[in-house]
Amino acid sequence: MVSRAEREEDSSHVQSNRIMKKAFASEPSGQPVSSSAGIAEGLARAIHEHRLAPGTKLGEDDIGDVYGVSRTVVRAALQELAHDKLVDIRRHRGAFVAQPSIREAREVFEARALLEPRTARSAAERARAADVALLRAHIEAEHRALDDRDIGAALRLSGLFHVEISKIADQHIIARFIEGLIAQSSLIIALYWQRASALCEQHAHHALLEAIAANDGARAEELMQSHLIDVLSALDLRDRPVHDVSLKEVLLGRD
Amino acid sequence: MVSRAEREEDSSHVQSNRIMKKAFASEPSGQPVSSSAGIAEGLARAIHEHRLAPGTKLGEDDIGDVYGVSRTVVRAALQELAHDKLVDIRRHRGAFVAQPSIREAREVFEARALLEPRTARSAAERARAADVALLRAHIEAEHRALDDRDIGAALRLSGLFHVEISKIADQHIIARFIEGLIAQSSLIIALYWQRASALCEQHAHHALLEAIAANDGARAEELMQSHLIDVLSALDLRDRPVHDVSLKEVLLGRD
DNA sequence: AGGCGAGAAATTGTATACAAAATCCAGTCT
DNA sequence: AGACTGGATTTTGTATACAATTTCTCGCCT
Repeated sequence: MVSRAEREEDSSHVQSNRIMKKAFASEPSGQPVSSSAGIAEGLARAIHEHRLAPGTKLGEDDIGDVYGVSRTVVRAALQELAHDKLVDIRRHRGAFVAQPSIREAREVFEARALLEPRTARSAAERARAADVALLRAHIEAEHRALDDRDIGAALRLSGLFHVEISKIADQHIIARFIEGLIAQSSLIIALYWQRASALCEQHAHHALLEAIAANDGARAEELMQSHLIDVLSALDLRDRPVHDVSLKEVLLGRD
Repeated sequence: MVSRAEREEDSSHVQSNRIMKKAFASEPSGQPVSSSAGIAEGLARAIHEHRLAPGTKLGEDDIGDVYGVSRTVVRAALQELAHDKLVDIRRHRGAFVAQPSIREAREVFEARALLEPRTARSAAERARAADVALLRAHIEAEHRALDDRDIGAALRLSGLFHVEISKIADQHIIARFIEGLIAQSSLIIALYWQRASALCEQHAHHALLEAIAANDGARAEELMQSHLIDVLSALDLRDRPVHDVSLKEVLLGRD
């Protein structure tokens, strides 16, 4: 039996570990996170920022090594992410970054279309100066990320903008729903995005901000609706056989 | 050090265990469940049926004894329930059946009001004969439960009726949201219900069924909306200091 | 009597040990 | 060569051991 410390140095199996290490090399890391929730957050962030691609295997030992905790804690984090549909756990197989099907992708956007426009409306109706300032700062951060060519951060912030709006509406439960849907949207974008530019959103977010700042609920609702349609139309959700990774699995007789 | 088998027989500490044992004495128990998901389901069911009251402590060892598994598995189940807001986990304190605040209760019903009427509409528009038959069987089961004076089962079935409708709408994500909201509603009813009769729902569910059977989407949407208002109006969500159970706990230090 | 505090008991949080299943890999056979 | 088999290896699932923290209890003091 070999101890974990020795295994870490063993040069032959570091392959999969490298993916994790790389995905977390540029982690902001204020202080070393070690709680289950902190690890889930770190992984979720990596998924948001497309540092971890859909289908990536998330080995318990690998993650444990990165964060310096035992599998017990990692497991709790992975189960949390599985609940949020960001991770797919297959019994005795392990955890993988989820790969939402086209059908699931459609459902995510249908749910967003149901929730977000109305939420934007009440956000606009309730927004106070401080809220607007927060959103404005948010858009600026998005802009900076784009200037820095930090696509990952830009993606994450772009999603967070929607979450921020839902929080202004002061409906915590709905806000949580939306948060989850946006997280999944990030995976959907990773899988099905077909347009080169993500810049189209800049304008949309700005327009939304203006409507909210003017407390124009009806306009905010409208804008959000068309914004979502825009994003959806930038996806390629046409039926097609199966995606790469799962296809391979199907052909080899494993699902 | 005392083994777990011995502790089980030790008559001095069985107190809290008894609550769990009693709550699960009448479990349907087709076959002995032992998976984490199965335990979560069992606990959720017990909460639905008001066999476990809000505020009840859910000791890991107690549950483990009931299901014959180690704390590892119980823990996973409790974390899942915590994610669904059915259980409140306080670090180093343990897991308790959640006690939604009045504010949370209001938000749950606001979310339901946002989601369910529209969902009922599309359910009505899509419903086929088989779906209607399922709903009809469901209502009959509700009726039987009430005849048997099995209030717990009646409550659970009453909630399941709503879940069933959302499933007919064929929007899995929204259906899951609604499922979670209904589970929480069960806790809210346990805490804030003020009317004696639960029979009022019988009629409402029947009317909904008719609208759905007739594929009358607009009517289903309307009926669902007023049904939710009815249920909400049967709750006492006026602000008030603190509820009994937690108060008792504070005063006696134990439940 | 009632509040306080120190130690005991119990409970949760985390790591590790062991079991079970899946994956990998070499060697064999067609 | 390629498919297949059987063991070695890796990885996950569960139980247990130990550490950290809270809760309980009882004696003490004012």
